[in-house]
Amino acid sequence: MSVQVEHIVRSLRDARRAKGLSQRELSVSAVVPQGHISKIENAAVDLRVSSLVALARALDLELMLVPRGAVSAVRSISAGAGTAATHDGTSARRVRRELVQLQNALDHLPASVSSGTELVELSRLVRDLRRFRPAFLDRPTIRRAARAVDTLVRKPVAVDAVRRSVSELRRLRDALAHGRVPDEPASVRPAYSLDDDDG
Amino acid sequence: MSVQVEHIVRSLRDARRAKGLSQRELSVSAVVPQGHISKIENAAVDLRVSSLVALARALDLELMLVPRGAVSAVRSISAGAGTAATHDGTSARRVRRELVQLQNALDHLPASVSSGTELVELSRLVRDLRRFRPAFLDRPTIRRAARAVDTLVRKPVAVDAVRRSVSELRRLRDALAHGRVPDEPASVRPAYSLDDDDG
DNA sequence: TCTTTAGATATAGAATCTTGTATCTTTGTT
DNA sequence: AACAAAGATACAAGATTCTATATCTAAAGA
Repeated sequence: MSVQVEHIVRSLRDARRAKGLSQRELSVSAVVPQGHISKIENAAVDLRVSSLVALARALDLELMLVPRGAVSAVRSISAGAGTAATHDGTSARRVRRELVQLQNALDHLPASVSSGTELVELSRLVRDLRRFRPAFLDRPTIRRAARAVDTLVRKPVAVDAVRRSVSELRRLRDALAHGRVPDEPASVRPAYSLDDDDG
Repeated sequence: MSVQVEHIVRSLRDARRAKGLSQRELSVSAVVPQGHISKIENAAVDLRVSSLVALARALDLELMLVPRGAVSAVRSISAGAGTAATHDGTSARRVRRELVQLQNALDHLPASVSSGTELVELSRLVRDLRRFRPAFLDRPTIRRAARAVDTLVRKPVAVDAVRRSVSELRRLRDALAHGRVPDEPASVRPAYSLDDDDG
C-alpha cells in the first residue's frame, strides 16, 4: 500500500478515535460493516473511493486533492480548524452552557431518582469535562447526556440511556485527557439517532 | 456515484487538462491504462484509492482529508497555490526569460532552416503566450518547445518535436485564453521523458 | 469471576474493478 | 478529403473489494 494511502487511512482512524466512536458505531453511520472498517484501518485492503468518502462523511471530513505546493499550508489550516473551525465562538459558548446546565440538573435531582452509581460517575465526568476548552467537546454527546438525565427525571426506569452516556462521556474525557487532542474534533452526527430519544 | 467522488474526479480531469496532458500521456506517467482513465473521468467506475493516488501523484496533487470546517479555507489556499505557489517569484522570472529566449531564437533562425508553417505558427503561439502571467505558464512545456527549436537548428530534419510542441503550446494557450485558468497549473513532471530529447 | 465492549479474523459469494488489447467516433489539421 | 490524435467503448479474464454472518481475543467494568 502506498505511503499516501496509509496516511489517509491513519487519519481516518485518528479522526474516529478523536470522536470517541467505536468501529461498530461508525459502521452504522457510515453504512460500512465493522469487519471491513477493521480491515481498512489495518491497511489490509485497497478500499474504493466511495467507501473512503462514506467514512469521511460520517466523520465530518472531506476528501480533497490539493496541489503539492499547498499541502503544508493546508495541513496547518486543518490542524487549526480541527479545534476551532468546527465550533465557532457562539457554538463553543453554547456547548459550555449545556455542560453547565447538565451539571445543575445533576446537582438538583429530585428525591424520586435514586442516586445510583451512574449518576455519581456522570457528575464526575461532567466536572472533568468542564476543564477542557469547549471547542474540544462534542456537542451531540453532551446533549445526549443531558437528555438522558432529563428523561430519567420523568421516567426513573430509563437508566439505560444514562448508562450509555456515561461510557460515551468517559470515552470523550479519556480521549482528551490522553493528550490525544482530536485531529478533527467537531460534532459527531450519526445518520441514525441511537435509541435514547429523538429531536 | 456520490457528489464528493464526482468532485474529486472532476478536479482530476481539470488538473490533467491544465497541464496539457492527454489521457495517454498521463497513462504512462501514472501507470494506469488510458481506457481506464477515460472511465474514471466519466465517473463510470468507483476506483480504488491506490489508483486515485497514482493519478494524483502524476499530476502533482495530494489526496487529503480535511475537516469540514476547513474546506473553504483550503479551497482558497489551493486556488492560490495552483497559480502562484508552484511558481515562486524567481521561477516565474525564469519562465518569462525562457519564453523570451525562445522568441529570440525564432526571430533569428539561420537560413539553413526552412521556415515551415510550424515555425510560423510557433512564433505566433509564443507571442500569444507572453501575454499571460508567467505563473500560469507551464515551464516544462516551454522548455520542450525551446529544445525542439534548438534541435531543429542543428538537425533540420527534426521537425517532429517542433510539431509536437506546437500543438502542446496551442493547447496551453487555448486553455488560458478559454478563461479556464488551471485549478492546479504547476509543473508537469512526466515519469518518462517523451522522446524529443533529455536532460 | 462474570459480562460487556472493542476490535481482529474467517468464510463464502456476489459485485466490481483493473488490465490488455482493439476498435470506433470526434475533432482538428493539412 | 485524408490523416492524426484524443477520448469513449467493448470484451474477456483475473484479482480484489465488499457484504453478511459469526467467532474469537483482549480489555474494561460490575
